[in-house]
Parts: sequence; C-alpha cells; structure tokens
Amino acid sequence: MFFEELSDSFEDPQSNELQIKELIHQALLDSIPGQFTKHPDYPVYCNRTEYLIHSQNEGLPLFPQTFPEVLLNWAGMDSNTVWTKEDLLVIDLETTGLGRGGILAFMIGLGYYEDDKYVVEQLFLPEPDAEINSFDRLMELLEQKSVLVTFNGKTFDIPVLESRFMHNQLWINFRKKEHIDVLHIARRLWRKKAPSCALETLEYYILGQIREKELDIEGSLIPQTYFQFLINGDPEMIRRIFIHNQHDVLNTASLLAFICEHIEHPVHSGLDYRIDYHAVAKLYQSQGHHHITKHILEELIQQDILSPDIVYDLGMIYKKESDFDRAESCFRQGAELNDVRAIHELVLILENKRKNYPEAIDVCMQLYQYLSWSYPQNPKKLEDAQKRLSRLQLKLDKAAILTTKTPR
DNA sequence: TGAGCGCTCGCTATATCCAA
DNA sequence: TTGGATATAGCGAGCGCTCA
Repeated sequence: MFFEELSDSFEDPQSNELQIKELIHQALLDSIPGQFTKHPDYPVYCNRTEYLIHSQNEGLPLFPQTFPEVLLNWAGMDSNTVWTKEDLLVIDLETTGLGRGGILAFMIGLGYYEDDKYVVEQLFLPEPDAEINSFDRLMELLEQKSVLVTFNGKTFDIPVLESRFMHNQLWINFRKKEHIDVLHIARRLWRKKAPSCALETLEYYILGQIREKELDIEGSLIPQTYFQFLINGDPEMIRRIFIHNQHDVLNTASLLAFICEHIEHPVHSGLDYRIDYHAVAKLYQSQGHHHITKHILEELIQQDILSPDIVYDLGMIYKKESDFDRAESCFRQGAELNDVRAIHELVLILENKRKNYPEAIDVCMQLYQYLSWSYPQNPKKLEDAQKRLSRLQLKLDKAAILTTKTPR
C-alpha cells in the first residue's frame, strides 16, 4: 500500500516512525488543502473554506436573515434577546463509530458566520493522539459563539464531545449553551412530506442538492475508512470525508436558513411546494398562536389545498371559538374525505348543538362503519360509537313523543 | 341533584428515527 | 450496530356543563 515499500528501508524503528509520520503529513498536504497546527508533538490538520454571503451555496439561502420567534420559542431560546447569525456555531463530527464510549471524533467540522462570509473549518486528526490538540480551536470558538447548531447533535455529536472532553480531563458544559438541533425542527416540518428526514434526503427534497457519489462517501463507511488510513496512510479516501463533512456543515446551515425564511410569514410570499404548511401551522398552534394557525389553514383552504388534517384542525379551532357553523362546514368536508375524526366531530355537533338526531344517527352509522374498517382491533371505539347510536335513537324517540304530545 | 358527557391535563409506555 | 429526543397513543382524574 501507500508506504509498505518504505517500511523495510529504515533500520532504526524510532526514525522509521518519524519518517512515516512526515510522509503521511506530506501526503495530506499534497492531497487536501490545509495546514498543520503548531502543536509540536501531535499537530492537527486544518482546512478552512470561505463562502461569500452574496454568492450563496448554489442559490441556497445560506444566511438566515432573521430568527423567527416561533423558532426561538421552539428551541427554548429567549425571544427578547437579539440573536444574530454571528452567534451561531455549526458542529458536525466524523467519528470511528456510533454509540458513546471508546469512539473517537477524528474530524470536527465547524461552521460560523464572519462578516459577509460563512466559514467552514475542519480539524482532522492524522493520528488519534492529536485529539486533545483539536479541542483548542473548538474551545476558542465555543467561547465566542453562544448558539450551537447541529443535525442530530443532541443525540450524537454533543454527547460524543462530552465523552471525549471527559476522557481528556477537560470540562465544558455544552448543555448550558443554546442549541438548535435542525433534525428535530426539520422532522416537525417535513415528517409527512419528505420520505425521510436524514440530512441527505432533505438536501435533495428541500434544497435541491445532489451529492456527487464519486466525490463523497457513505456515512457508514467513514469509521473503517479512517482505520484504513491509520494503517496505510493513503489520504485519497480521507479527502472524501473532508468533502462529506463540508457538505454536512454547509447544508445544516442552509437548512436552518431555509427554515428561518419560510416559517416567519409562511403563506404571504406565495405557496412553495417544498413547504408543508400544515406542519408550519401546527408549530404555531403548539405555541398557542391560534390566530396565525387559523390564518394559515384558512389561506390553504382558500387556495383549494384540502387535506383531512387541514380541514379537521381548522374545524377544531372554529369549534373552540364556538363558531359551530364554520366548524360544521369543515367537518363535513373532512367527512367527504373519509376522515374518521371529522365524522366523529360532525356527529357531536349534530347531536349536541343542532339536535338534529336523524342526521346524527345517519352520520354515526357511517362512523361505525368506518371504525369497523379502519380500527377493527380497537373495540373501545366501536363500543363508544354503538353506545352513541343507542343514545341518539333514544333521544330521537323522546323528541318524537314530545312532538306528538305538544298541543296544537 | 345526580348521571352522562366533553374537554383538558398529566402521566406512562411504546415506536420511530437519526447520527458514524 | 447504540442511545437519546421526540411524537403518539392510551388511560385516568378532575372539572364544568347540560338535562331529566
């Protein structure tokens, strides 16, 4: 392999080791743009790439202009503080595996905004012993930046860093930092629209980006590729890991910027096929912004965008406002779309508000049929519908008796 | 006045998903 | 392959309303 031919030519093992190390360093310098840190013992290989604010990431909104209140609240951040893009630090690790203990973060990808640029810095360990030195730059940036931005970092990157810091007897309370985990907000927004919420899938569906397979590397191959590099010193595949990590750091920021731009005024700027407006409405609803939720849903229906979820949720808002005419109209639309929840709500309105028992019985029978098709494994729902039917029949009978007894 | 119903809230268990 | 965050479903308790 890369330095197999050389290994026999050195007689002194110590000098042999040193020369191999130098050889690896030179190979990295030749293949991947970057430079070594000044650490005398185990330097770290650093690459820095700048993206100009106006050139954008191939037309992507790489730079968040504002941070919508709904996003800040969702992330548990103070919405009275003025956050700027300069507060953000994107972190993405490449490691020797999953899990926690015993894995090494051999590459730390960092992204941050500086003046009119987005800077991606990558810290790579040519040998595992360089790990502690890679934390110098990370700690420096952590002191300057107050908001961490990751993709699944709450579960993966941050626990790994915590574990590696502890292993090196260093301590930083990552949990005290503000943290936007883009995976979780992306899941809320695209769980129903995108085939998955993996970063690469969202890049394709939302940002319109396709990674070039011959330049990139599959995530699952990364650990073994690093181990191979430690054995044979060949930087070719490591170059792919640099590219992979750079995409991750870049697109995590792009995705966040896209989210910021599109949840602020969701429908005002016209409909965008990439947005799940119902999910955006639900996000507002979860924070008690019912008027905005209602406005988005009404706008969607006005634009003829009908789905069982949209009409059901709007119906429920009208119902809470005691606007039973509009609520009924929504639930009727939902019933036409065969939505069991809407049919159930329609029965409630017909029974309790309209006292229209004959129609309530008809709709309740329809509900019973749908329940027996859709939820045959849930006898409780069927039982409830059966009980309601009996009660409605009783009410209808009583109403009939009252009508016949009423003097003319 | 009590029964029945709808609604909300909190709790627990379970399922799903994503990172390398 | 591991493990944490999150969503969802199911359940019971408590409260208020309606009606006989």
